[in-house]
Amino acid sequence: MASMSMTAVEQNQSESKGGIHEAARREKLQRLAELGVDPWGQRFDDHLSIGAIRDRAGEVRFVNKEGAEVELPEFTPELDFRAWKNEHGGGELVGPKVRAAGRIILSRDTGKLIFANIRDWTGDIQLFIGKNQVGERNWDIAKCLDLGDIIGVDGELRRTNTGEITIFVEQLHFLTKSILPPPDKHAGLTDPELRQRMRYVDLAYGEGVLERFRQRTQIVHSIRRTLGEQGFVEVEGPTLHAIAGGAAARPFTTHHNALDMPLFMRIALELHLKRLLVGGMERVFELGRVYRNEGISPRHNPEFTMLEVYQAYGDYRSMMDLTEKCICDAIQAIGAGYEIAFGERTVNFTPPFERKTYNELFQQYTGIDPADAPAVKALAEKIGFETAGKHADVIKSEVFEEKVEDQLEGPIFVLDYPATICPLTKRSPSDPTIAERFELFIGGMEIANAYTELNDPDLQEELFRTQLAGLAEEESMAKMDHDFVRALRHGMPPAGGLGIGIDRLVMLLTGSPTIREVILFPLLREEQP
RNA sequence: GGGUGAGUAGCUCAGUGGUAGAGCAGGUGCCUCUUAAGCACUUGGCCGUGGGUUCGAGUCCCACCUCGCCCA
Repeated sequence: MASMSMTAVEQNQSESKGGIHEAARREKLQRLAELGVDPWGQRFDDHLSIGAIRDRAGEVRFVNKEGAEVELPEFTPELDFRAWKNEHGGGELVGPKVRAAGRIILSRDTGKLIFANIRDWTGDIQLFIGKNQVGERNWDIAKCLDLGDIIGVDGELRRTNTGEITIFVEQLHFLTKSILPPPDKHAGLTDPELRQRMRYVDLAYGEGVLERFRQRTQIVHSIRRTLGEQGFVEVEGPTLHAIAGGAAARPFTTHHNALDMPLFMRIALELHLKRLLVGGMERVFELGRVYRNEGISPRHNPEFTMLEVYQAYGDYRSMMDLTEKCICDAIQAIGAGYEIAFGERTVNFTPPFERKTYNELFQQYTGIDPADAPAVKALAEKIGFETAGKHADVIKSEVFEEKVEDQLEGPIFVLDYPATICPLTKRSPSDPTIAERFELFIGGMEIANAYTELNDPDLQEELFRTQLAGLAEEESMAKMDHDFVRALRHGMPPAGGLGIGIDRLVMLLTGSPTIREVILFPLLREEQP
């Protein structure tokens, strides 16, 4: 609707942006109108997807002049198909009649014959538009075609002399004019800013972009299906929170006018899902957007998609099996193998994923006994960390992040964290210094995080208070969630809880190096006028 | 936030202080089996913005804007 409020000056500026290219296209728009063709098209029924049409290539037959069918040769660059036809008694290819629709992405005009390639979201296919074959009117329309235009065609599916599967067009249906020129036909858009700002262009012309986002959808769908099969129900919690809890992150603030109430965009799904456990939803999950008012990086977008799952009567180990199943099913859903390239490394997702304790890994990667506090402290100081006044486990955790996490090619479940750095997690019954928690690392990234959930309301309240007391002034917007504690007092069953960063998982499974490659519209600074 | 690189035609990019360039796209002409089609001619520019140095700046200096990468 913004265009409707444009001033005349702005209108002129936006028109001049396209320059001569836009002018040339508008001229063709005019010519189409003069031909009585609506350049904005109408409903176009009963076409097959280009992928489905390509699947019918096997129906193309060669019939020689005696009317006998001859088996086609294999088309190779060396084959002279014209000569082959003569050797086999002359004749013609015949194929099924097909109807297709798509965007013109390439075109080769050889005078009275145009080869064009159209694309839909299942693939590309070549069109053969011959002046003598399509008739005058279709030819007039064809002369108004530009790269980027969207057309429908009826024709016969055959092969050209070079073997390229091709629709030999009989009827041309003009569906939509593209007034702005497409990006470079080979390179596409390369400037990351332009690709994100004009994602429509990136999707339409970028190699593999559409496919990557379809894979994202397939992954998300697969996760929902896997969880559904295990008896989990999906819910939709509030995204506007009076208290932004469930994680340590800065929230976005907003305001409700009628209630005159400050509100926060949610930073996590946890506290409402646990309330549902109290209410008897024994297996519950939410897969949705959370918002964190923090920096932007190749691995961070201010709004991102989280999965959180809670299972009554389970613990963190139940969540480990579930995580593995969700990921392996998702890999199958996108038709990938268990070995997936990510950057310069290859990740092998063949289950079962490795499982090691925090302390084992610490020992393995630092060569130091994690229980030997002075040695851990010495190593931390050697790395350059400030250690004064810090708890031994905090120092250990810093060393772990520095020396171990990046090394974890994974997939690997890191389990049993020091209890002191996971205050909101249940202790191990056999060892109170251990928190029942795992994190899943893949390709050096933290992908999933799970706990045996704390359900002691008094302990929870105390920990909330401790946590709030430790917060800096600027984060004083954090508040005690009394209602959540009240919910726990009504009794939350022992449970396992799991969080998976969906964007990061999609990055891994699609081999995308940045989060922006898997988010359709990542947050960008406002465009300069 | 710090460091660092980039920003030149619609797109992809050259241009190392002396007339603003190429390929693709666009326009005109030729071409009915091309596929990065080809050939000929041709249109198209606030060189991110603002200051400065200089006889002269796309180029050197400063600031700012936007994006990328590394770090926090």
